[in-house]
Amino acid sequence: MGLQNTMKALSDPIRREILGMLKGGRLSAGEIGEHFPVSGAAVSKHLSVLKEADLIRDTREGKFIYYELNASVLEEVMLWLTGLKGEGK
Amino acid sequence: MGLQNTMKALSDPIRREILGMLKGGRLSAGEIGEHFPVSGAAVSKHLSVLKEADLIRDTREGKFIYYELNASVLEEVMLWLTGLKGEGK
DNA sequence: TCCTTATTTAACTCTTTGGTTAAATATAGA
DNA sequence: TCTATATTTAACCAAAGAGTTAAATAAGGA
Repeated sequence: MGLQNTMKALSDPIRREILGMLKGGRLSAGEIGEHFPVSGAAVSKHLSVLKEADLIRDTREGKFIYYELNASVLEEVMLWLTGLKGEGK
Repeated sequence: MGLQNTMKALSDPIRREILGMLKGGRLSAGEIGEHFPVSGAAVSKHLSVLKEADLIRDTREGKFIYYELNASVLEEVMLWLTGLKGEGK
């Protein structure tokens, strides 16, 4: 994956909000979709972008697919940011 | 400004690399442009996106325009990221 | 098996993005 | 003033993004 995938995934407000929602625990695709004024298909695509970036993981459970946050990937972003702020000039 | 502008600006690899270059001190548009295999016009547009997001500041000095990093804006991103990692569930 | 629900995938549209070249602007110097 | 240099802006183009609706897939239950 890498930083590029991560940053691209984080550049969309809906995707960032999805991550925020998942901070509170796992949610099904449907539960996530209810919070946004777009179609389920659109949300599904956002989820696949986040999954591609490994920012979320999914588990099928019967009829539902549950998504959960994988915050470990954010470490790389944090490192890049602190590198930019610190060790200045 | 806001997080959205910042994240959008950070989503492009050339723009991130420009910020990395500026970590070492101010550089003119031309000096920045030399490091990338794209036209000066393209670099100029990247610079204007970064400036729009207030991630860089510019100062004209004679024939040259110098750009410098404004890392303070990154604080908001850091906060958002730590919020996502910490205070979990 | 058939029907309903949950979710994704396909096909398509519209907008945004990142690049190009050419023209415009700003400044220094002969 | 004329010319050369530094940089941006304008006009354009192709590719990527994000949305839509409709069809496909997956699973549960009558």
